[in-house]
Amino acid sequence: MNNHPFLEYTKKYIDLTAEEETLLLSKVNQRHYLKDQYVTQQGDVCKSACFIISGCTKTFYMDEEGQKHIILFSIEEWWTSDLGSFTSQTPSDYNVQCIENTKFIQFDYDILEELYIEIPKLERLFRKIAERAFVASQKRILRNFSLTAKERYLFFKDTYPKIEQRVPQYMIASYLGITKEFLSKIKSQIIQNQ
Amino acid sequence: MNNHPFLEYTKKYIDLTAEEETLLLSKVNQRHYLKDQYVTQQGDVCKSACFIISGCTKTFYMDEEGQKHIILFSIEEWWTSDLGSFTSQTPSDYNVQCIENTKFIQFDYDILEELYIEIPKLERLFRKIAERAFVASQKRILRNFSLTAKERYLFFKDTYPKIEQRVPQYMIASYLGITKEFLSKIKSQIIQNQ
DNA sequence: CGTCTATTTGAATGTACTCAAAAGCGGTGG
DNA sequence: CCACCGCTTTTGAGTACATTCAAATAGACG
Repeated sequence: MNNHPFLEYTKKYIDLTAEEETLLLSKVNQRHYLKDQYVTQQGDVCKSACFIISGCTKTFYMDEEGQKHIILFSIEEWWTSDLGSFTSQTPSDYNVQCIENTKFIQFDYDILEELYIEIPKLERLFRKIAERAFVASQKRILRNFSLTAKERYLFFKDTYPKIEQRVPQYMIASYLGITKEFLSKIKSQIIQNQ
Repeated sequence: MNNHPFLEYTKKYIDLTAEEETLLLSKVNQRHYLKDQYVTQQGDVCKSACFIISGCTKTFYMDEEGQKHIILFSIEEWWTSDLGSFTSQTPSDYNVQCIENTKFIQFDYDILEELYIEIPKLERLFRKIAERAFVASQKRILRNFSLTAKERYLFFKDTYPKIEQRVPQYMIASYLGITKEFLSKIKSQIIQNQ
């Protein structure tokens, strides 16, 4: 049996039987989005959670002045979607848009609720995923407070080298919470000091 | 049967039978800490998750320069502890210290793991708690990027009036990611503009 | 080669920080 | 009851980090 990337991923957290794996895969559908396509739009209820098989997305918020703030990049083996909107089935605060052609599997809300009943272990899986996501998010808050823009950029570069290479610089600036001009200055400063 | 605050809290997420409630309460212990006492220290493995019955704590990180960064205040009906350290049983990045005399119930790691088996519904409870915490954390990241210090302070005041009244101003400044001097200037500015 | 978008550079500005000192405030003891 | 102590908050001057706006340069693509 050829291993599905999502099943590989679940093995880090829980053990599923072959029957459970089959049931799980039978209930999700695979989708293909092109570069620049929107997966979710601000104001819509997010009806599905998406696990990325290949590609890259950004999750961003557009404020009253029309400024975009990227809060998350997602690549292979990661999730995308506005979890808040998805879990509460209320309108989303964020947009999710593909930065590359992106292939993912989709868990529809109602189907996932069914799956929680059919395979209770999934509660554990998603508990662990949410716990890890929360921990990572808290650490990011801390970095935003305790590090300068330059240090945050270097951290990002070190920690997510794959993302840094695949995403335009002005989006990275947005993710770091600085302007594209300032990130450019930081980079030239780093080059000079070596 | 007199209702325990924690059981009231669980009702928002799951339904427990009377037997499950009794079992649950039999496995947790109640603790009482005094003002300024530490619940967790940076470097220690966080062996228990604490649900606050009454009182108030701060979770903070001490950086290399000895600067404290408060990442979380916890009051009644909230959790305290370094979730990352607790779930992975690795040394903690944070300190948790009481701001007031604080009463809470403690879930020891091993006992909670047992409880997950005895009461599988708890997986669901803690999944939902973690999901909510993650969503709130993401929103805070967004506010830190899109709002000025003054706007963040006003948001904090509006959203957590109880905390604002109970916690010294210099700690609020730390939570907001600004200096105590600057928060003082913000406050005098707000008073003048009205 | 021209066009569109992304990146770089520079000058002026603003937001928030550092350091130092003063003022306010609650508790304790003479 | 007042004086003093320690701790928190306020105020002010000088500074640093990051932004805005404008213009120049570089890269990607048809």
